[in-house]
Amino acid sequence: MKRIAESTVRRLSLYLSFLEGTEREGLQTISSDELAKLGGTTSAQVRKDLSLFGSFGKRGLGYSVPELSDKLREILGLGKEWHVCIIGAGKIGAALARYRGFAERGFNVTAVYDSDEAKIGKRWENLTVRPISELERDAGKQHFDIAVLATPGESTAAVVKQVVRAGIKAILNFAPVQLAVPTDVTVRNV
Amino acid sequence: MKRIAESTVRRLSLYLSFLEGTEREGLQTISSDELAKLGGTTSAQVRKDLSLFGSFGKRGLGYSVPELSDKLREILGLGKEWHVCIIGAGKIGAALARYRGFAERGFNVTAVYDSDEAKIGKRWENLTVRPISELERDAGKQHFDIAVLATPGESTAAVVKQVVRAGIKAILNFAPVQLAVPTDVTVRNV
DNA sequence: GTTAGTTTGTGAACTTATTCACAAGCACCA
DNA sequence: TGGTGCTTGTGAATAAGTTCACAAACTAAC
Repeated sequence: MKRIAESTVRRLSLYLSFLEGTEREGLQTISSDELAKLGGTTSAQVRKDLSLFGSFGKRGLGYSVPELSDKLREILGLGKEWHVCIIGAGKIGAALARYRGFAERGFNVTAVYDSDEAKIGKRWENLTVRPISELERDAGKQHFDIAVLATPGESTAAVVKQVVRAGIKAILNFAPVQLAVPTDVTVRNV
Repeated sequence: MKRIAESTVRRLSLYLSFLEGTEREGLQTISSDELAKLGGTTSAQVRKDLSLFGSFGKRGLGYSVPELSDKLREILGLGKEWHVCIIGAGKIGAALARYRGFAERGFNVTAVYDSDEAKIGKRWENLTVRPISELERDAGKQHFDIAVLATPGESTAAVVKQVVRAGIKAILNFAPVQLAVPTDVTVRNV
């Protein structure tokens, strides 16, 4: 499957929010042109964006609102449950673990790691902070879809190596440094 | 002056934050390559971005950190004071008026407007909510660089007309609708 | 069933953004 | 002064993203 541009993804999630509004109004179908007007783009753009993933519309009629919503949620990975580990039990890590919006979008934090002896063993909500040295072993037992890096800049490079070795393929990076990873690992900086 | 891409602006402000870090470390010069590594891009990209605004570097040597920082701040419009009015004295408007980061970046909120009789006349920090009908007249007396729209979706279209008529050339739009404006007015949706 | 009126899906054209590649400028040294 | 090693600035080449334009598919009306 080919790479999808970030701008496309942004638009798709915009379309989804419009569809949810349309759905509430009880409309059953919507045309690419209506969707384009709502999103401040063109109908050709809308159709191109959607056509990257398949043909969801009916010619002469438009798109079925509930059907397209479902497709978009699937494409955007909403509705799916993700297993996430947070690495770095400092302030940012704590804030993320508490953040409700995270769980609402299907991101389940199932483990927290740190390298600092003082933090290891502490209880966090319903989790216990574990030593980062155990990450690789743990990942053999439970699958992590995403690792969230909430480490201070200096220690990040070492941490990334361990995350990669643990076979985790997606990293959400809150550290203020650029990460070097193999090409099969995806990084998103925030 | 030609149009600058949004992605370029994002990178420039990223460069600036790296330069500020470098400045704190006491380094005097930096090369496009070092800047690129920090920002996760390429040296050619860095040079191209900067060359859109002039030649700030010295061949064989790199860029002077303090000098380039200053140039970037100037390009990004930081350091300049902006006169801003908020339109819509509801929850979002109130949050924005209180938000400190706004003032820190040189955005001075100098007036608040609403169309709701119940809200007009209320005091807000050191401002009084004024009727939107007075916007055009007020704009003749004091200059507004930016209008921040924090109105509910339905009333936004009417408000935009008044903003345009008042001669305000930049709109920061928090309303969940697409704005139609003349080409000499810039809109940024958030 | 035929016609008129829509709207999709998609190659092709076009536009914008990024990367390449190299001459030109500068510092330093002998 | 001339040579060496770096690094910028920038046209040209490439890649990525957007818009155009139209055949094909569908509905509805007669």
